[in-house]
Amino acid sequence: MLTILCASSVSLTTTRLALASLVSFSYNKAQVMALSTQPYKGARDFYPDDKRLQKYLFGVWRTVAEKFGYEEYDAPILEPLELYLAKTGEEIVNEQTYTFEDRGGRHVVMRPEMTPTVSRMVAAKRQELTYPLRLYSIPNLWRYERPQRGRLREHWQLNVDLFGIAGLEAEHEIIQVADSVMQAFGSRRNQYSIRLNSRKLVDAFMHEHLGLHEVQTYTLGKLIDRKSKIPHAEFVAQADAIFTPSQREQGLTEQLLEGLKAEDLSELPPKLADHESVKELKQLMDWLKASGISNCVFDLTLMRGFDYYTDIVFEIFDRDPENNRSMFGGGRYDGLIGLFGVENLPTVGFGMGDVTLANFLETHQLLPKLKPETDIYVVLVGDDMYEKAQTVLADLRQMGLSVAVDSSGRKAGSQIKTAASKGVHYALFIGEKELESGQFNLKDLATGTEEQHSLQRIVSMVKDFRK
RNA sequence: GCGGACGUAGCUCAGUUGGUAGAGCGUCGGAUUGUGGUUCCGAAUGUCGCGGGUUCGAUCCCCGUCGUUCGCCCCA
Repeated sequence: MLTILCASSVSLTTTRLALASLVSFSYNKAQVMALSTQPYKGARDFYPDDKRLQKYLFGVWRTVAEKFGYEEYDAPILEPLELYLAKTGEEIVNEQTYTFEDRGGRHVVMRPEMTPTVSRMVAAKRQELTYPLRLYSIPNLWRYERPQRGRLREHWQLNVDLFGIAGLEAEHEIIQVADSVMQAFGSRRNQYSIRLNSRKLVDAFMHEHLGLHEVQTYTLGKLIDRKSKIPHAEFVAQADAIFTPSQREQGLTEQLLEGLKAEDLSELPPKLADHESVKELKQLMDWLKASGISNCVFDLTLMRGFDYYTDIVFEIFDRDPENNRSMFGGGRYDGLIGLFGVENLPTVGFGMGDVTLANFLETHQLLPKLKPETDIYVVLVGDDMYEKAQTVLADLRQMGLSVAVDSSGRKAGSQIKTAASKGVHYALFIGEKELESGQFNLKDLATGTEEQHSLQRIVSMVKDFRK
């Protein structure tokens, strides 16, 4: 096919010529050095075992989301650049996205997150959608950066968003969904914690309590976000750098450190204790506790990177010392829909990545052993059995089983070995004997036991096992 | 974008103070041709990541490059 393109390119348009020369370049090069078999940097190939795990993760995600009444949606992976410029954070868009210009001169981005997309979709049908609106999706997302543990260039993310509820009921439900996902994967509440904070509270702390200006608030917010990752002395030095000399003289650094020490709502500085957001956080934690979610903690240093969060934010943390990290989170973003020129809409949501989740499950040994979808591996015994076995194969499939046949012509032992190494549970033998008698040997490959039955009996046995 | 480590058979890795390489596992075949996962015998497979330099000679030394990985930046 490559050669055909090259040969026929002579009389084509310039565009086609350029394409053809590109193709011929790689074609010639391929003769010198072998093509790489590696997937694109930071992206993954999914062989059946990997895909099976992914299907399991997605399946649990779907089940939980739908259990709370969320409906699945989807959207194109490409979005216009402008969608991200307003609220995502400039650095993320400029340096960490896949951006290109299409043939019509449009600036296109491979979506790095789903929130702007779902906001766009909801804004587009702002008037005709029914609220409360519950939406979820499992999009693949791309970010341009150096891959490291838990962070690849392409990943999939469960996105759950609740639109149209201004009260804490929304936070309560969304965090319940997040918690239910963790429970559904078999994790216990002592393995993770749910950290809560409020952007409004942090703003009040910095504005009203410390008396900072707008720019200082923003910079300090980013610094607080990093607090747990940098040495204490460095945090102090950088905080000092944000404050003016007179602010430092007033002892703002000390007040900051004192305030951030609060590990519970009751430990907040008196001036903040009566703030509206404190009452909200308290109310929310009470509701969550009443729902059996006992692993919630308040954390004033919890910021989350996005600028679009407006109020309560939360994160799920892995408590394992080996993997002590933030896994995923979300919060309230009431101002995003309004960017599309329609009336604002209160929204709470979260996003949960497949890579960090898989790391968590692996760390806590929560990954199930997944079996292939094939119910029966058929071992052909004797000569010319392939053709003679077809009727039986068709019957089994007709009766609802997934049946793979070993058409290699190898001896029975090798065929069984193949079946076992593929992880299929049953082997079924088909030879002259079986075709004459209508009784087939069904071998349980896990136990090694073997029984003779009619096809109907075999089908019901296998179906019973499958349940 | 920055720094460290690594890159030898399908996989995990050893090795050569520079003379073109091995082990285990796996794969394939066999142990009187209808029964695996524990045995025994046998076999195949490497441009020692790629390019360049030094050298009589490089998988080993030097430079570059690509890739993997850990961390930083940043964080969805």
